[in-house]
Amino acid sequence: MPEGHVIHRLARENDALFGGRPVRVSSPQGRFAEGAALIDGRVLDEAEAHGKHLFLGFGEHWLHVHLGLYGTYGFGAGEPPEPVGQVRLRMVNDSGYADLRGPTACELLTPAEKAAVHRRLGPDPLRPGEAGDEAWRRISRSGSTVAALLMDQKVLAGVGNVYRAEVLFRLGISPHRPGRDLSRTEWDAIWADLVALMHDGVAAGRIDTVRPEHTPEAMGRPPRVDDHGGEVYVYRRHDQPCLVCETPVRTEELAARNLFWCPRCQQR
DNA sequence: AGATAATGTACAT
DNA sequence: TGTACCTTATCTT
Repeated sequence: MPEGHVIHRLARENDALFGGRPVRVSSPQGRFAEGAALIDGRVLDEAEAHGKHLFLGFGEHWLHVHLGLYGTYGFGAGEPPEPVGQVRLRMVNDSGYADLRGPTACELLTPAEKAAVHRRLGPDPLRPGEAGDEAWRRISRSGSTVAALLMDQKVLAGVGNVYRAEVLFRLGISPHRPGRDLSRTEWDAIWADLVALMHDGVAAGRIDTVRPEHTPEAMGRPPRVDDHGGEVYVYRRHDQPCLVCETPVRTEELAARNLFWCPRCQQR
């Protein structure tokens, strides 16, 4: 479930398990064999996330991982088992192991190449000290919809389809509003809500966006389970009643992704 | 067992 | 705008 919060957790987990110690690196599947050999036995100096990109520093080599849509990381304690399925990258030390499957990117970068990745990414609500001003500059000048802009990693790094749908619902903003029609106040509210929601997501390891007053219990409705691990207002709830106003949640394809929103609650 | 969809990106057209 | 990537969970048969 890779939106930005997952990648920041992965940086933390990699650092906790492997940081400051030599690590054995291999590619059981073989597709990353050459890169793995270059960092095998070296010390993991640093683990860092920017948006959905993970960077693991081994001296002058930076291991760059992007999970894409299907990539998964699996951690375990103790001896690693025989690799199951296509394990692109395996890292092992005396404490445990990590297996990476199905990533879009698993490659070694030079410091200059790493800097180039950072340069093409917008501010990340989860990176300490980052502000939304740079994103606002682009949004306030753009005729694209706010829904498209929130998912554009050049504008803002780390937001995916779930956070996009949920933050717009929470602020009552129509996903179809052009960016240039947003007020600075509205943008500041979006940024602040993303900072809060995504930090919660890092802590919890899932995306929960429903305010206490809107839970099914608080609304006097039967309990509900979302099928993707978190409690949300509109993401993948199309045709189901809105948790607030009971209008059916709508969906539409926008730039090859599903957009979800409540036509009654999101008219601003 | 087979089909389908998915929280993402890059490239071709 | 389409499609390739490449994996898994959740349907449908």
